Amino acid sequence: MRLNRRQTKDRVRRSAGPATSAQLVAAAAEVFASAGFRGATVRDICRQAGANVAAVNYHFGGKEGLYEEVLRCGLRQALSLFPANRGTVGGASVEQRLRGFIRAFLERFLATGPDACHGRLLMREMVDPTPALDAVVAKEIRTWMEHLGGMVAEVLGDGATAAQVQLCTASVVGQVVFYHHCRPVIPRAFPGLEGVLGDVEALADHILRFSMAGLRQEVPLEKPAVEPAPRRKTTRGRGSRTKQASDSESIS
Amino acid sequence: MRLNRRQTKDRVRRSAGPATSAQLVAAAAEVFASAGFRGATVRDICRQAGANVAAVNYHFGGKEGLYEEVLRCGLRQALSLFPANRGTVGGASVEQRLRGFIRAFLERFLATGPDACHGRLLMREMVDPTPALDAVVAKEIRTWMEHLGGMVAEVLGDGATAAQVQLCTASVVGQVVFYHHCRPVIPRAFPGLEGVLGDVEALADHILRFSMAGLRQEVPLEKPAVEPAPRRKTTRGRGSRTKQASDSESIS
DNA sequence: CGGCGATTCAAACGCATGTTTCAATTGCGT
DNA sequence: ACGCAATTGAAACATGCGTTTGAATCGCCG
Repeated sequence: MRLNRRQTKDRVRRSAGPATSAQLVAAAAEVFASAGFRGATVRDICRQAGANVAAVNYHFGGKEGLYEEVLRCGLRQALSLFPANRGTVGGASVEQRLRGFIRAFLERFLATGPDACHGRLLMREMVDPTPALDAVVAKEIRTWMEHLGGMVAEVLGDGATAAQVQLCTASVVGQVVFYHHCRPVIPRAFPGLEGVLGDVEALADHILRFSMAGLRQEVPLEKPAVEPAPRRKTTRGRGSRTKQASDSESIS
Repeated sequence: MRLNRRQTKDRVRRSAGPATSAQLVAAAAEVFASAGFRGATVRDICRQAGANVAAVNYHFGGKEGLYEEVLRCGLRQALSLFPANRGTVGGASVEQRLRGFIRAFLERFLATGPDACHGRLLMREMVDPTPALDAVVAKEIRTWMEHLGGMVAEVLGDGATAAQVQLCTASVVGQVVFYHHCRPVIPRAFPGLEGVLGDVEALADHILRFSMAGLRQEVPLEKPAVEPAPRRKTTRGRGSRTKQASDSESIS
């Protein structure tokens, strides 16, 4: 059987199709992302992969094993699609880096096509976790959040308490993940937002503006801690989207 | 059978226990709120209600019927627990009313005990809807959001476009629902927030401050549209929580 | 070519679930 | 006390699920 990987030299693929195991992972990514771990059925995955139901147990030891493989594999891809320096190049301002982060975060699950699967799976793990959360995904989420928390702390300055930083980080994250977790209610309660769902730039712009104001308000008195930062009408005119330097990373 | 309600005069309850149908609804509220509609099992509900498995089909025609009854019943209760004028009394400022709204919104699902069931069910319907969303709950959510949207528009002033209002409304809602939808990741990525989870007042204060700054930033130039609103250090000193007038409603 | 491990396949298994069945019980009206 | 509809109860049913099984197939390697 196949449960001990690499026990043979993993000979070159049988000519015909690509490895069924790879097709299983690909199909599973989409099905899991759409229906969630519990909602997805291995029969559905196998149908979509053109494989036999027994295949998932043969190759991955079960539904859960396949799921973890999908997560691991998606993580690898996401690391190249949305690289670690997802902010911008070197000496960008906090605001620029923050915008890059928000944009990449949004793209992770709003992107069309299979690239968004991993992001959507992460989002799903946030809402109702599976055993794979702590096994595979928690570390990634924590890293992600610490990155954001660092930027938030930078804006807040040294006077901010840890609790303040986390509250503000949560406020930013909340605004972003809203567009995944509340997607079903957007057509029903926010019909005006259906259009922007495809416009990640506009979304990122709004969340950045809204958040920067929220963050700056938090610092005790004067001195915004970094950059003199004119009160309003900062570097970027309202609404005139500026894709500036944040294009060092792209999505597929 | 019982499917045509009221076909008899609904005689007074059999002396002993309260109507099993009522106990079913109560138990189901908690089980559904904890496990979701799909995750909950009627066997589990019936065990917790001390009833026979057949009872739910007899009284409600099935799991889905019971679920809808739980939603309807919870809606009635929530209307009295978190009344329509959930902001404050008459002529409160937008900021005060907004704070009241945020606080009530948070309490709806963060409250301890059975009072939070309905709120948690609403939150769950947002993330993955059941057929009951459009049948029962969508209208309630829409009303809720329109109420918030009105306040947001009030802060933004007449110059704001509908899209702007909805983006900002989404930003506020996102911050609030974060504390439900992302609850599982809070211990893992926001350990500093575990404490505040019980302190709805502190949460509401932060979200209000953060959001007011975000909203004010959105208005084109000068004139915050309502109230002269001093730039910083407004009516409420940072951190000194002021429960002010927003106590006209309470949560059991 | 023949053997042999890796892989695929259809079928079936075991289990949990929502639902149904039908007999037993209950409590009220007469 | 009786009758009768409402309700309860234990058991069975039907379905969909993840998984297992064992035979059939494939493709390399000696």
